[in-house]
Amino acid sequence: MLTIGKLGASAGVKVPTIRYYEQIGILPEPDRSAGNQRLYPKTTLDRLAFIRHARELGFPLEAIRDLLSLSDRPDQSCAAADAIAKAQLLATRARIARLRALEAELERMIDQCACGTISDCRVIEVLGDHAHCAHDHHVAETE
Amino acid sequence: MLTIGKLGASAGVKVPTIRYYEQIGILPEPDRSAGNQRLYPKTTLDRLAFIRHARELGFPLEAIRDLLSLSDRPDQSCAAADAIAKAQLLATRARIARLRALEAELERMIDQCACGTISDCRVIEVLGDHAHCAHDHHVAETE
DNA sequence: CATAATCTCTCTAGCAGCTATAGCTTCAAG
DNA sequence: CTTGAAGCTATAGCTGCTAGAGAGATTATG
Repeated sequence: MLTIGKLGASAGVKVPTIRYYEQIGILPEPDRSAGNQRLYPKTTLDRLAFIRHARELGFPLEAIRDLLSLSDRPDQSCAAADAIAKAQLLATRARIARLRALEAELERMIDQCACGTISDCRVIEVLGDHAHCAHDHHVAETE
Repeated sequence: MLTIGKLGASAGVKVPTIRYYEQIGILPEPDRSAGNQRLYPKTTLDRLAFIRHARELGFPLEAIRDLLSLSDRPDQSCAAADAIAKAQLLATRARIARLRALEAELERMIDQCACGTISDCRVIEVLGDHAHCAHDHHVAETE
């Protein structure tokens, strides 16, 4: 059995994050010690590692929740898991495309700046007038 | 003079967002009508368009706050504005690099999936064990 | 002029995915 | 037996908004 600290250290997840995952129901409530401290079986380490890994790959927690419930039923078809992964891939690609447009615009803006005074600064000017832009970039990228 | 609705429609910014910007101090508090409604001069439209455009380019509001205070002092050097833009460019590139690694990993994961049952699903398996991964991707991408 | 439809007002709470703080208890090492 | 680390709960904060409630203001139509 593992304390929450050991579990976190083993999985590379911070302690408050583990409690948060429990709170939102993607980690089960573990048994407690006599002194009310959480004690985890080894299997929780696998589950937490899974979550962490999926988070690193950018899966939202809701998708991870679905993937976890799929992985609990090993005899079912994996088409659903595949669909979730494919959706994540598409979302990732969309974000890349968007960021590349931003990158191009920022490069253009910076290249044009002669670095004089603010009054003839291209950075400020371009920001102030969308008409200076080469591309459309109308949907804000979520940071 | 513009009401908040007209201002928002002209700048392409939603009304609550304008009030939010006022609250955090990047838009000035405007005069009010006899009935306590906000009335904006045309100049606020420029400022709001500037903000919106910078947001579209992914600048965080704190950076925009700095850019705005720079643009209020047109005789100063634009080096500071340039630095902010360059930092934004670097941040954008870092995010792209990170997302491309994720994209590659997701592609690999999906390609390997034979789409049978969960028990031999590569998607689930790879997520469960980081050792299956080709690359490191240890820092979670902010969504 | 009355009424209805549309703005606008303030205030509060919620989203994701944690992180931080405060004030307390429990545990392991020396 | 004491000290310090680690654990507990509960609450608030982060970014950048968005949604809702319930009230008042303004504008358009009859």
